[in-house]
This record gives sequence, structure tokens and C-alpha cells, in this order.
Amino acid sequence: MTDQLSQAFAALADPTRRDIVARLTVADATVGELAEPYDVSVQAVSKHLKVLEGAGLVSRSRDAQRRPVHLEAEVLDLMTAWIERYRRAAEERFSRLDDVLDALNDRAPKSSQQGESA
Amino acid sequence: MTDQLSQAFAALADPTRRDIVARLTVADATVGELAEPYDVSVQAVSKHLKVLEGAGLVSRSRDAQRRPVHLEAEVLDLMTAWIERYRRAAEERFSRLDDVLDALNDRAPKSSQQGESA
DNA sequence: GTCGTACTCAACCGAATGGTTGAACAAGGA
DNA sequence: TCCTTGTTCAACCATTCGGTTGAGTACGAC
Repeated sequence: MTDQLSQAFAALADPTRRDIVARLTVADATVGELAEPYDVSVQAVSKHLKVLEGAGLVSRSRDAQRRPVHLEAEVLDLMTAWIERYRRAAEERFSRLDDVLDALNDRAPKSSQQGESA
Repeated sequence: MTDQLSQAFAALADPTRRDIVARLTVADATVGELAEPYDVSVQAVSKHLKVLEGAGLVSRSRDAQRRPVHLEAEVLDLMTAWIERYRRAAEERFSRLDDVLDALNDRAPKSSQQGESA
């Protein structure tokens, strides 16, 4: 499970981490700020951020003692690309199947050949 | 980690499971067929399918002893919806930031105010 | 320097994960 | 009926995960 896509999916499999990502779309934030709404320790949130960083979803800079966290949206594109690729492939196959069924079904045209409205 | 989105992301975090999903976009398949290319036991693949089924990504029917596996693409839409929502939010924020920077930067218009070509 | 704040590292814990093997179940074919 | 095929269930094992607490580091303020 060392490839980026696996790490990215695993990272977003946790609701707390998804929430962190969601909040980072509004503004960069420090570890402390991010930890505040959850009732887990700051260390736990720090671990979550490490997972997100490992997946490339987030980066950190330094500002004195603070480590501001910044969302890196490119990996989201990677994920969308994977999902959409196969969603479309599935969709295509199903519509091809529909065509076959329509053809078998006395050559009736697509959809609701006897269902009245939608 | 009981919500569907979490289960779906977790399911696709495993390369073997992603490969199974990819193959199911081509055609439905039995457990044995799905297991064949991997060098793990059939039982292990059966477990993977249980995870995919739990996430709603896959369904199974019965055909004699066989349990054909069928891809259910709707959950992929759910995932895309989540990702794209926040990707767009991030994108918007960054472009707003660009505007601010442009404004500060002597009111020059967007992008390459001194970069020559693209 | 010392103190306080922001954060990370290390060790530990219980639960979940991904794999194994062996036994059981389901259904068709001899 | 018994046999074979396809699949799942159960028990087990090592590893990972998400959490904890406690100690350490990095930095600014005093």
C-alpha cells in the first residue's frame, strides 16, 4: 500500500481526516486550530496530518513555532481521474448492454417502450 | 468508520480491490475468475469482495454454485461528488487569493503580467 | 539565560486488516 | 447416492491503525 493513490484513498477513509481536508479548503490552519473542534489529543491530530501529508494531500511550512497546514488539491484530481475512468467504463458497458437488450426486445427503441411516463 | 463514504474510500485504498473494480467494469465475474490472476487464496479474494460489497461498490447474485459479482457504480458517484466539492472549494479560494495578490501587485491583471508567453 | 507555547517523537494499547489453513455448505452431474 | 466444483465460515497470526500519555524539541518573549 505504498503507492500514492492507495495512500490518498486510505487517508480520506477517516471521517476526521475528511473533515480536516474540508476545513482546509476554507483556509490554511495550524495543528492547534485544526485539533480544537475534535475531542482527541493534539498528538492524534498531528498523526492524522502526517497521514494526509504522506498522501500528498497536505503540506506544512513553518512560521515560528507554528506549522501552518496547507491543502494540496492535485492529489484530489488523481483520485477523481481514477474513479471517473472506471465509472465511465461501467456506464458504457451498461448502456451497451441496454442496446443489446433493446435489440433482443423486438427492436424497440431505448427506454420505456411500454412504461408510460418517465 | 461505519458511514458509506468511509467504507468506500477504505475499500479502494487496496490495490487488489481497485484492480477488481477495474476488471468488473469490463464484465461481471465469479469469485474464482476474479481470484485467478492474483497469487493469494480464493478465500482472501472472497474477503476483499465482502469489503467491496459492504461499501456498496459491488453486488452478488446466484447462478448454481457460482456467485457472480457485479459492479455498482453509484457509490463511485458519491465519492466523486465529495472529492470534487472540496477540490472546487480549494480552487476557488486559491483563485480568490490570486486576485488579492494581483490587486496588491500594482493592480496588474491576472497571470503573466511580465511572463512573456504561456 | 528561563519560561511558555506549539508541536513532534516514542512507547504503549486495543481493535481492525489482510493474509493463511482447514472445515463446512450449496448445487449440479455421475 | 456420492463426487466435484464454487464459495464461505472459523480460527489463527502478524501488521497496521487510531488513540493514549509522557518526554523532548523549536521558537519567541521576558
